[in-house]
Formats: sequence, C-alpha cells, structure tokens
Amino acid sequence: MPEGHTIHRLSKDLRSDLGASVVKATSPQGRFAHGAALINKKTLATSEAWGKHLFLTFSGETILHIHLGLIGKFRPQALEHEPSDTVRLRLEGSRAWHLTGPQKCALIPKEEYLGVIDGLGPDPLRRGSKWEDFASGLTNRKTPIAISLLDQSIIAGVGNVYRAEFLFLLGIHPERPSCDLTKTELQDLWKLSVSQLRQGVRLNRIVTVDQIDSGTTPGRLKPQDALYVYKREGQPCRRCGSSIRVAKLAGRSCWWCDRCQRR
DNA sequence: AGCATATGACGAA
DNA sequence: TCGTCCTATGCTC
Repeated sequence: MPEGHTIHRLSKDLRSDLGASVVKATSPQGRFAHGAALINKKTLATSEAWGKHLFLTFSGETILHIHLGLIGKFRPQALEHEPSDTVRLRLEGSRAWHLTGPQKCALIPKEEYLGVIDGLGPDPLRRGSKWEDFASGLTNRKTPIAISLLDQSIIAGVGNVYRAEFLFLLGIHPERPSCDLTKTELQDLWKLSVSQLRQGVRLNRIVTVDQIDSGTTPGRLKPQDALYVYKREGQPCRRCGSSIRVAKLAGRSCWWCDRCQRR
C-alpha cells in the first residue's frame, strides 16, 4: 500500500475529513497514549506529505510525524467501528481514522521535521520539485538505477512497485548504472514519476498498464492486470511475451523483462 | 497452529 | 548483507 501516492492521498483525505475542526485523539493500543493525549481536542491545522512521510500539524505547532513503513495502515472507519487493540492512534472527526503498524508515530520538534525533509530528494508530487535535482543526485553514481530509485534521498516517494514499473515503461534495464542514463532518460523518468504518482493519488492505487495492454475496461481492472512486471516472475511480458525475470536489488525483489529492457 | 510474505527503513556486523 | 521492528493476510500442515 504505502508508496508516495498513498501518503499524499492520505494527507488530502485527512485534511478534508478532520481539517479545521476539533479532533478527538486516543491510542487504543496504549503505545501512543501520551502523544494522543497531547493532541486530543486540538485542531488539525495542516496536513502535509513529503515522499512517504506524513506530517500533521495541530494547533500549538504540535507536529505529528507518521511513517507507515512496510505494513502500516491508516484507514477511515465508521465512527461506531470499534478499534482493535492494535490501533496505535485513533483520530475522530466526521469519521474515525485508525492507524496500525506504523514505523513511526511520534510528536516531534520542528528541528526534527526540518531534518527529515532535508534528507529527502525531490518529491514528484510536490510543487517546486525539479527534475534537475533528481538528475544531479545520480551524476557519477555507478549504483544500478533500480537501487537509486528506492533511495529516498535521490527521489522521495518511489517504492518497490513503481521502480519496477517505471523501468519497464521506459525500457531501461534495472542494472544499468545510474550515471549511464541519458539526459532524455532522466527527464522521462522524472516525467513518468510525476504522471504515475499523480494517477496513483487519483485512483488511490497503482495502475501502470495502458488500457490496450490490460485488455480490460478501466472500471473493472483486476489487481493482476494493473501492472506490467511487479510480482509477475515467470509470466509472459504483456508487450513481447517473454518471461518476466526477478532478482534482488538493494535487498528487495525487482522484476523486469529482458527483451523490453535493454542493458 | 504455524509459517511466509508484504508497496520500508534502520542499525549491527 | 542480515536481523529487526510493526501488523494482517493467506497459504500449508
């Protein structure tokens, strides 16, 4: 679930649901009891996503830093929905929001907030992000491009699904050294990140296939038809039919098509 | 019941 | 490169 698009969508939804009104905060699990008590009955002032990081600011400049990590979820629930005892944080406005399994959920000082942002590369979903910053992060880097794409200090918000899909869509082999990519390829990679992540926010889901390649109508697109290569090892490439391959890159599985993606 | 796995990131070795 | 953390799900026995 959580790549950059998820967090930006969450930021929007939380803002429209809870924004500018008094929020009730509790920690059914108890692990964030103190923090929840400090937020409780405050107003949500701002909601901001930066890559995979979510920052909620409450009245009094209290900054709540949330990072979902691999398994975290932050879901809207009906107000009467009883939180399970794994819910770290429950926010209640026009509906309830239940946070489970986050990698980070903490009230942080402004300096820490600035430090997190400072460590992040350009986020394709943020106004003001520049492709040149993305490109300059890759100059002289021999690291395979598939590894660079997971590095949040190079580009913020891309995760394991998008990296594989982007490289397929542009015909770039995942093991190509980052510094060997042409200017055009870097520009295309950036432009693709912007359009794909935006679409991800809109759909609240990652869908990279063209309608033509999926062979289905958009409304009824099945999960297994939404992607070109991610988790499709051994299956035929949607473009050329050759078998999708998989290997570990940066400790994570990466999928690609050897025929469509040239070294 | 137990185990593997997951769209992430960190620290230890 | 591993182990670790955090939770939910979907296998397998």
